[in-house]
Amino acid sequence: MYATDSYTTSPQTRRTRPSRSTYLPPHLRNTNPHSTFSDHTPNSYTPDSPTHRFPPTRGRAPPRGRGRGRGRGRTYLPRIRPTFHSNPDPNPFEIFEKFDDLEISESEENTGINYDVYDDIPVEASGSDIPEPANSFNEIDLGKALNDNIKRCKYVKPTPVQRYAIPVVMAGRDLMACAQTGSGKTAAFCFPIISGILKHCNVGLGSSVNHSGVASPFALILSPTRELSCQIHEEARKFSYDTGIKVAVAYGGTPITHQLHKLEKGVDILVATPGRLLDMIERAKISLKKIKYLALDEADRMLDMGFERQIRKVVEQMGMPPPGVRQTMLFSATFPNDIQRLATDFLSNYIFLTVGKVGSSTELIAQRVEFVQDINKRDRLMNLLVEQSAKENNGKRALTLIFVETKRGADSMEGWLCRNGFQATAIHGDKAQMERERALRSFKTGARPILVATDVAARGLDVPHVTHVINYDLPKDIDDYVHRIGRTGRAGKSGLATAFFCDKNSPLAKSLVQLMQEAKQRVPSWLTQYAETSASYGSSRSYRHGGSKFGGHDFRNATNMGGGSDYYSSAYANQAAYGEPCIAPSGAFTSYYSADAGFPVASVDSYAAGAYGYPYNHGSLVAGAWN
DNA sequence: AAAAAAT
Repeated sequence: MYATDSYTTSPQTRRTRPSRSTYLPPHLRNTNPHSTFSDHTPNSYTPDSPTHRFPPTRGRAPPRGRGRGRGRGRTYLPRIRPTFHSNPDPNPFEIFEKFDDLEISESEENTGINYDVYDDIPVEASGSDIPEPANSFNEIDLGKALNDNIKRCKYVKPTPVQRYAIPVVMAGRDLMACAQTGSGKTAAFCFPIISGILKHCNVGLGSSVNHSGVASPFALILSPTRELSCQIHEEARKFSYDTGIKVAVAYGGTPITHQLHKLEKGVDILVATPGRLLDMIERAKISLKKIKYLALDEADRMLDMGFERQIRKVVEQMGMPPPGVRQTMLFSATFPNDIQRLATDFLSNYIFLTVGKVGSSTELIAQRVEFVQDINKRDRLMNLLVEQSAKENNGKRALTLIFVETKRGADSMEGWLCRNGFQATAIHGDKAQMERERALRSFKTGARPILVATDVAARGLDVPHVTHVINYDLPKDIDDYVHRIGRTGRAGKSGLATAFFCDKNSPLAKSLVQLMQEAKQRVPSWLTQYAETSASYGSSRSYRHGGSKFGGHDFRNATNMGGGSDYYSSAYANQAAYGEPCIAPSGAFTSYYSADAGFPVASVDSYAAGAYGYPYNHGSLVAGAWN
């Protein structure tokens, strides 16, 4: 099982990358002249002490300090208010309790997780010696402390990702998983990390911080955005409550001092965005030498956002134990080539997991499209919101998310709503991190149940209880639409999405109609007419016939595709079979599923041909339509 | 036009 858990991993078997004159902080230079890795590259992982090596068999849990919960923490500076947390060391479950209060809803479908929907979700696993999936948390030996927290979280049984992923990681294997936000993947990687740390690391004995004040966490979780890091941090804190495990978070946009202060108290699990993490490593505040678990969340988004170099730097050049020594989990909604390369470089003999999203989950979102001209939009919005608040009086507390096109539009909409007596707030990229978080928080807690947002909030954010998404301004790209409406109908709950369609949205008509038909939505006839008469823009999608239910394929299985050695060539084969022109700009083979909402957005072939090929033919026409 | 991330 731990066949690769060896320090004699040959450097030749791993891809060596020229590390071009990257700055190396003094504390990382020449860490170990006897390292099996080349000495002149910064990647000098040092197995400095056998205690950091984890036996394949379970050892006795080391004695650990009891978490003292909210009782301590008098040492922080009360005047520094961390951006994302109004309270530095609260009992993480207090947040939960607030949510319970918020949830006035009496209907069963709106409480907790709708497990019935999850049961329909198919999972495919490939790789060698796949560990058996678990049907219940009890089947998995996670330990009492963690089990207690799972109960506190009111998790009844594992979601499909969890059923498969947790045993894989518990068995010491690496994992590459295709799963969306809302599928329970945070718990899927947190549970085995926490359980593993409790079993194998000396938590609570100051092991995660050394004498010189350098924090050496056992687990690192990387995520693309600050808000996401923050979410994961909060979850991880709930899961590790009263275990003695210390969880910390590092992200930018906020003063580094508070985060550093926290680190000095020791960190077992660090959640971070790449930039701030590198900053801290270079300041010699964090060492990655003891990393046993590495989790990369939403890897495709990180690459989309141009983080590849930074991620590679963190993983390959900062002294982190190599694949096979550490355990790595890679989560991504899609599997384009760059992600596959990442998997090849970061993982060792991994299990490939793909978690399908069946059509029914998209059907949970009722999509409505109304024809509203720009000048009438505010009136119509007002009507919708009034209707909505009438419903709230019947006992349902509903959160409404309104998407607009511009940051300025978001601000003016917020002001207008507030002047008209609605409790609204706004979020967009021009707001300071603090304001963004404050807005999000007041929205989440229901203090301001209306959030006006730009696309900053379209992807990845998991705000529970959003019952209505209004596309006040429709996006130009159907993928963005899919992401936006995916903010509702989360965790298997139903949701409503209303869109205001006007003349200038006509290029979107065709793909919108297709999407709605796919999701078994009633399409208004005027919209169908638009779709037939107007030129389609961007990803005019044609769905895969009988489409794959899954979000990706294990490209290691594709080696027998006519001489091709990877997924890339099989994609071409696919495309040729459909008789599509073979246009293949880099990165075209991206998604079977959109990154988050779980819709089958495009097959590899149609995406390449439709989204990237044809539009060039009528680019001027599109431009003309917009101006 | 907008968005994300280290200062």
